[in-house]
Amino acid sequence: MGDTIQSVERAAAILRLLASGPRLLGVAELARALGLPKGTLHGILRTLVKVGFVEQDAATGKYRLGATLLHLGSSYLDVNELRTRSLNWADALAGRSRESAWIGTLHEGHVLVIHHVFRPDDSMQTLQVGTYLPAHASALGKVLLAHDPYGEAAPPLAPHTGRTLVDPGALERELDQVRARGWAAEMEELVEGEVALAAPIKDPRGIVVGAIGIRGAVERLADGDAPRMEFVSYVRDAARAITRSLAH
Amino acid sequence: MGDTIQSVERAAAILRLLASGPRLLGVAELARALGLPKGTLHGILRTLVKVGFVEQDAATGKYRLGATLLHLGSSYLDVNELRTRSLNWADALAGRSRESAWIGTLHEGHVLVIHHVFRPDDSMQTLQVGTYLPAHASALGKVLLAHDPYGEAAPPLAPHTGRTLVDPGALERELDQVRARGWAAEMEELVEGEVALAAPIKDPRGIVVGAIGIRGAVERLADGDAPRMEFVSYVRDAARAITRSLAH
DNA sequence: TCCCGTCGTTCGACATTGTCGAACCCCTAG
DNA sequence: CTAGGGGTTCGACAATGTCGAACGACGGGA
Repeated sequence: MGDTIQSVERAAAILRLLASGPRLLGVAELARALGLPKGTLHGILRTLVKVGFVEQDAATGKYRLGATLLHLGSSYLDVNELRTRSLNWADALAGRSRESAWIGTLHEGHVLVIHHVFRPDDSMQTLQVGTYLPAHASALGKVLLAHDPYGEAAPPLAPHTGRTLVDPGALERELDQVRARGWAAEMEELVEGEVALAAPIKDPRGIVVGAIGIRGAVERLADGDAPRMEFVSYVRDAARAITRSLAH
Repeated sequence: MGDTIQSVERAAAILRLLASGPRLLGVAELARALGLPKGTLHGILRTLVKVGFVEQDAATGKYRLGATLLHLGSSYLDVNELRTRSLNWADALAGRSRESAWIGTLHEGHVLVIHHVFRPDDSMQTLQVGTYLPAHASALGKVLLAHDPYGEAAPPLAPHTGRTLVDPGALERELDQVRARGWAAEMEELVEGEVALAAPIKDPRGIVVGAIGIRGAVERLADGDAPRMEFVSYVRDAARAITRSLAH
């Protein structure tokens, strides 16, 4: 035995592939992507189907993710201490700012959204919990990158709007600023017309374990090129409150 | 090889145990629960940690679910065709009824919530997507049980309120009624003061693949002991609309 | 302070376990 | 009707994961 169980790793790789797009994948397709024989993959898939992690389309025989994963994912939310501790503060932040509130953590180079409160009095928003935001093009991401202990080799800085920071040097200078002043802003760098603010949440040892912020229309959150400072304080207040409550 | 990969199955069992409660579990604890040697479990856990499905607590060395699962779970939502097709209708149903709207499927004897729209103009609700409702004590569950092809051996009928149906015979009669009239009601059988209504969603072959419904305060949704029929039509309209749209 | 029990972890021999590729059947397209 | 691709099955092989004992660290009780 090396030091890691091959079949389990392969099963995980299959799940990740299935999750990478809404398309159903067939045995042959997966075999090509992973460079494994079809028979091998079939065995793993059969097992994954049995435990409910994968479902097989009755019509085409192709495979997709299974419902059990949805349940496991929502169980993760219960386990995540940062999230459970932050629920009330995120609600309060959304209430004070009257904007949508977000909590995220760094995960595999992206920002994983672990909580999301809709903007008050505004329906028709889709919940983003469990989705990724680009780290370099979101306020949450800037906060997390700025305090990331590993420097987390940045993936290619994909442009999302004309204002997205795509130059590594420019991003680095921005992160310096974030570290210096303790909060981050993202001015229409992810979606035209949207602005986001965020501040770091720290554990008792001072390590940044997450970020909380808000996102909303540029005309409400910004004044010219700069964010409105009242919203910055809302966000920083919330971050400080959560940091304090994490100190047991 | 039997017909299923042992290590993958064991990995899944570990994940399910970790998901069964918010408590962190140690190697020894898992070994006892699964009746396996500690060393074996450690190998699987190490692999699960590597792929991000499990995280190890730095302080205690115990294990909990990992963030990757949250992302996989939310990917499932994108893949689920029933859900993506129903999003707009659920929004519309919540809007017309001014109550929270729910969509669920039967999964391992429970109702798995795959979509949930908050009640309009009412914040401070927590999202229930990915959680289970008891099948025998919810309107969604009654609809799904009534049309379940396998008869799905009912787990023990746990009481939630004084009005929960705990007698298998009574439940069976209720299901007969649901089948006959095409919709289900749940009158304070899960939570005191709350009433729910639901109707079946069918695929092109006529098989029930899910249910949609609403849930709200008894004083709004019911009139004495009976549900208000206007809400019943809202729900049935939505269910029919989705059924129709599933016919491509 | 010491000791004991428990925890997570490591290790190496063993044989169980999963791997692999060819062959199979079914379906669709041409 | 054929050809090609899909998902699936099968059995021999050896690579693979399993197992239990032993290790070091931690922590609570006396």
